[in-house]
Amino acid sequence: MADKEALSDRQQGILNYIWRYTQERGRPPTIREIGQEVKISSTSVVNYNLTKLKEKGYLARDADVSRGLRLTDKATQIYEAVRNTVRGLVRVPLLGDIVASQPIEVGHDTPFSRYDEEDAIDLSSAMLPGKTDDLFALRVRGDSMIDAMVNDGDIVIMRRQETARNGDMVAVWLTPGDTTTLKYFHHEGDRIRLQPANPTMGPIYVAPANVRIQGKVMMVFRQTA
Amino acid sequence: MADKEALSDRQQGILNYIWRYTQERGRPPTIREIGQEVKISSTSVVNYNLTKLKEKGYLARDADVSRGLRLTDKATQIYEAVRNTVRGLVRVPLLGDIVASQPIEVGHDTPFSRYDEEDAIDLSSAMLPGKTDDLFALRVRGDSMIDAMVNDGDIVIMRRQETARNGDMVAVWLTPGDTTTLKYFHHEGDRIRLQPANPTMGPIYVAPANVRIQGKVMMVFRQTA
DNA sequence: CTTGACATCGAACGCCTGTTCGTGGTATAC
DNA sequence: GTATACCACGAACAGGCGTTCGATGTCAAG
Repeated sequence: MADKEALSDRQQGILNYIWRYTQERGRPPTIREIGQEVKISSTSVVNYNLTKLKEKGYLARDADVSRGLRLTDKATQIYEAVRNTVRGLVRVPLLGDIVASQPIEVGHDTPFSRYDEEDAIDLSSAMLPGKTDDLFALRVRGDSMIDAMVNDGDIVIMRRQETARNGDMVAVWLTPGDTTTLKYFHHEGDRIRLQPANPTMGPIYVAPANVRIQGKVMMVFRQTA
Repeated sequence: MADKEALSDRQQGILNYIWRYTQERGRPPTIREIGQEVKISSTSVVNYNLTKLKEKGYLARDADVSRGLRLTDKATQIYEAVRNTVRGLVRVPLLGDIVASQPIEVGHDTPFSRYDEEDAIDLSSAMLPGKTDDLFALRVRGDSMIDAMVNDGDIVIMRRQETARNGDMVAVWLTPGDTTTLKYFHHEGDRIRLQPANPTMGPIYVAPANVRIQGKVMMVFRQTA
């Protein structure tokens, strides 16, 4: 409220409209179009509020030019976050390494703090079905994942979850041997079959109590150069 | 030349200008601004060419509206590729499958025709060092690449080249057996050592005359969901 | 040569659109 | 009360801007 750059409802509405209109039509609205949207009959009032928005740093204006409006970077950033989720890049945080002899330790981060991470991987969201905000990436260390066709240095994109459906490739923590592996998950009666991705290797069978699912593998990739 | 949707120099210039102007200013140009840019004194000529561009599917127009221009998706894709190279995504064309019993056949495409491809993969350019315009992607079919830790359905990002340095992972065409495989390349004296990525498997040795390098593997990735 | 499709020009018309100006209502401060 | 921001209104002006129309030039087909 005491914020020097706080926006009135009207100004907020105007800013939202400019953003939506520009997204949908590829050009900014006219003053009269804005007025119609936010129920202002007078163009001068719209102009007045646009000037305010400019003073507050949300808007850039080109004088004497039709549709001479542009959101500043400051304003754009507020909207961009949403836009990227809808269509574009997803930033997946690279949270650490998979070590075969330890469970995967990843804390829940707030949506904001995630982007403070130095290491992250940008993926096209088209590659990743479903929600993208519970994804994380891990780098594989050692060659203990060969049964999953994954090797040292590979990066695994995972979705945080503790249950799995048959056929999912999951990261599982096997309590008996204290090891983490990537396997295809199949619940068969009173036991769980873990099938390697490598078709030349056979499955292993474990009791449900000895399996803790860490996440579902969405993607694996490897950079060789 | 006989292409029904070929563009004259003027039309190409107009389209470029609309793209640049829109990028820089956040709004489309007016007819008169276009005319000034491409040296057309008459607004009607600009209008005439805009209509042509619309007919050819590059432009959408809103009648009786100032700056009522918009590039269609078709046109946008052409420019997006460039833009993404500068900052962000790279569109890598997915040209086909790797079949172990055939050499990789990929023709050189013009920069234009590449983007007509339906299948393409968007990658963050930060992942890929060096030039990105000679990259292509192939989908692996069958499980004949297990020695390279690559399996059916995986996608391989490659750089088109016919030579390799020691340590590069390359796609090689072995003439004796008429097979294509992915291996680490090592030139050792008068023979070539091809080392599988899978550390549990041993190398094979071949004479240089029997090896034809198809490209360098830049990245391998796998979607499991 | 004639025809017709295509490309270009200049000018005029008229709505579109930003700007300006005079006016007035509502608070808070003195 | 009065002063002073702040917010809002409507009208009028002027230049911005898309549209239309008649006229001209080119070039290949008939």
